[in-house]
Amino acid sequence: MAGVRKQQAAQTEAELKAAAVRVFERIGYLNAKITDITAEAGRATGSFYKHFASKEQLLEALLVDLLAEGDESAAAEGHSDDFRDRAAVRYHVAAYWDFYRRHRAVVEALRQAAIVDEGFAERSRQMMEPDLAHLAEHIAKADPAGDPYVLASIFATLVSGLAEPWAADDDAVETLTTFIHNGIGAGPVQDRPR
Amino acid sequence: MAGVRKQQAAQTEAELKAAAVRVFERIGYLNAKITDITAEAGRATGSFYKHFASKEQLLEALLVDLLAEGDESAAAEGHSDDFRDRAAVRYHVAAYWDFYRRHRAVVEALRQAAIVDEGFAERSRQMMEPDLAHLAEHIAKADPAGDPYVLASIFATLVSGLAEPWAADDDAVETLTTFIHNGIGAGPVQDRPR
DNA sequence: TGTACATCAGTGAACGCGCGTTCACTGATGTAC
DNA sequence: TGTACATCAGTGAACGCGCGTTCACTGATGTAC
Repeated sequence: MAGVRKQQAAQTEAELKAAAVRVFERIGYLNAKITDITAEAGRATGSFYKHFASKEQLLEALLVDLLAEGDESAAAEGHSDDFRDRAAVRYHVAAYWDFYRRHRAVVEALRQAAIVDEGFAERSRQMMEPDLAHLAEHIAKADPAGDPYVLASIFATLVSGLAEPWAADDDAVETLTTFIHNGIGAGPVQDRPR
Repeated sequence: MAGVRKQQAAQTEAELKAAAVRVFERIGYLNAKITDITAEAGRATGSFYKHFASKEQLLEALLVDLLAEGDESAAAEGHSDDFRDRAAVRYHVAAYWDFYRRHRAVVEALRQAAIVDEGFAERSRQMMEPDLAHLAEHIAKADPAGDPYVLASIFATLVSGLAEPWAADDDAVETLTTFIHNGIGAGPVQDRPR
């Protein structure tokens, strides 16, 4: 009566997604075969195609999930917005850092997919764009030593480039915050000859 | 009489390498098929295997060429070595920047190979290691705001991460130099009254 | 210097493996009456 | 509430494509005498 069938289907779909994430963590998106994912989920090969048209579509679905959560945490913002403030920088570094850590597998999967597939490269740029604009805004307020948008992409490069290898490093956020805060070379008020 | 045969073989091998680099530039290492490379070189498919056992071995050969040149330029060093000096930082940023620009295709190929093949990941780390140590040494002299080795890997992440997308940007070296110079947060003499 | 044979770079069609994708089948859930 | 039929998630063997790799062949270069 009550859509047991639908419920079960949704359940296996979720299990396939979760299994995929685990497989990506273990061997990476590009190395992952469909059968690796179904095996990890304890299902038959054919099962995969009842839920996703291809590995690309699966990743696409995971990205949609990711964005859904990303929007939530973005809404919860109420932070200082002037990057002259070390605290404001720290807040943003920590936010992105946590995001990357929690979603390492999917973010890394997107990065890998983007290398091989121009569609995902474009997708990746589009997903980054609002964040870069947001960061650039904050940076602009600090009267920085260079173009805010350019500095924002330095910020993004650093956090995304180091989140993966430094995942285990507890000081990472502090180190990065200090580096970026100094690096921006904020104008008068407090910094430089602090 | 005079090894015409050997010479011709060396010639085609060089042409295959050059063609491979062009193909990598165009579609990337992971997307490159053997036939793409031989077609680009204007040779038959089978020809490839007279010179390289596989695509991996070809990349390996390109890396050996790369290291050979890298050693030359490293030998030509006679630069200031204290990263308190903006000039010293700039010198190093420019050196790495040029290296990445000139060898974009091969460096990027290694990066791609490292994603899919743990052997190349290890190779990549080994190739980076001496540079990181070298940078860390310079940074240490500046009495920096953090662990020199960690700051060195920030340096490397920034230059290698941005060389690709910013290849066309003429201000890139200056922007990066400023950011890194500030970011390091050098000790007494001029910066931060630490 | 010439002849006969050996070697080897280069060729491209053919082979075969890995893996994505399909498909006929099963059994459980849903629907109609 | 029960029966008969329809639907659909799940299965896993089979199919077939893409592409790396091989191999028999060719013709030019090298060697022996």
